[in-house]
Amino acid sequence: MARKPAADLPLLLGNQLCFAVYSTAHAFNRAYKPLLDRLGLTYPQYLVMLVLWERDGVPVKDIGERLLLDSGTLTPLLKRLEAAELVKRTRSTEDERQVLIALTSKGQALKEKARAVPEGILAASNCSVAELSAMKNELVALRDRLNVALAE
Amino acid sequence: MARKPAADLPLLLGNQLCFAVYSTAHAFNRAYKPLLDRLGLTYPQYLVMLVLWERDGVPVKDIGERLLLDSGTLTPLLKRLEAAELVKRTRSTEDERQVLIALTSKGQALKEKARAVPEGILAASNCSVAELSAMKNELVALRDRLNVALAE
DNA sequence: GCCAGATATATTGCGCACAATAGAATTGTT
DNA sequence: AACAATTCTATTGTGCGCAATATATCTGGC
Repeated sequence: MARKPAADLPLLLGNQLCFAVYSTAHAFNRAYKPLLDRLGLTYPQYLVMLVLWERDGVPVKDIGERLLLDSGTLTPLLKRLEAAELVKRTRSTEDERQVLIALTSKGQALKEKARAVPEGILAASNCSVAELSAMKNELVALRDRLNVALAE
Repeated sequence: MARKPAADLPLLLGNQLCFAVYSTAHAFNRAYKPLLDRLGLTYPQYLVMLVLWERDGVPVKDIGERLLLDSGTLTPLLKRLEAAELVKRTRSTEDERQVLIALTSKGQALKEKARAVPEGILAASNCSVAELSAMKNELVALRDRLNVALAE
């Protein structure tokens, strides 16, 4: 008869935290999509705009460090944001290796429209702020442990 | 003077959990990479193989339902697995719309090498199984709530 | 001042993800 | 039996994400 060997347990999909993270990321992406479509942004573009709304005129590198993304991802993304007239890319005069990203007035203005996004997500998650906050802390701790292990 | 307006707070908090999920997914991907390179698999391919190691000879649709992926993602991925001689794709005789995915002997054999993967991840996460399991359950609950909200 | 190494961005290539669409097979209804 | 609606897979196009590589610029040691 076909048995279900105990040795297979760690290989079972349902046991894997990573798949839970992976599929939750996709679920978030789908939840954000209708909200972000109104802003004309994708989720990674929205993350970049969040960084810039806090402080702009920063080099690509700073954005990459905040979002854990490299230039292979950011360069074309920022060019698309520039094509959409949300940001301006100018090479720094102090250090010509750097490209500084500044918001246009259109990019600044989009911040107001973006205020509706978080509450839309909060509603879709159907969770309390406290629960979400606790989970965020656990995930960040896990993520940082993984990144430390990778750096070794 | 430059103040940090309280009105910006919701723009930060609701987004933070999502970014935590998003960046943890990337960290997992990077953690899996060296382990999966030895198997010649990417992480999504590994997920497909996990499904098939549980039960193979299944239609593409079933795999998509397990992994929450559609044919636009799976068709080319499965063709690459076929090119690597890990699976065989054959159109069902009972229902000619379906393409059934079966493991080759090479695909079956890879399961043994894959047993080392979960413990490698466990080590990198530096967490107890109990902690990981608890987090997995919270995430799955959140993911399912998001998906329910999306279906409405 | 010169050169080696480090730093910042850009480019190329591959593999997801997913929306939109298409096309073939099946099912349900009449 | 005919046909409209549904189901399943494949295709196309866009946008990440990252490894590998390239190029220009800067910095420190001499």
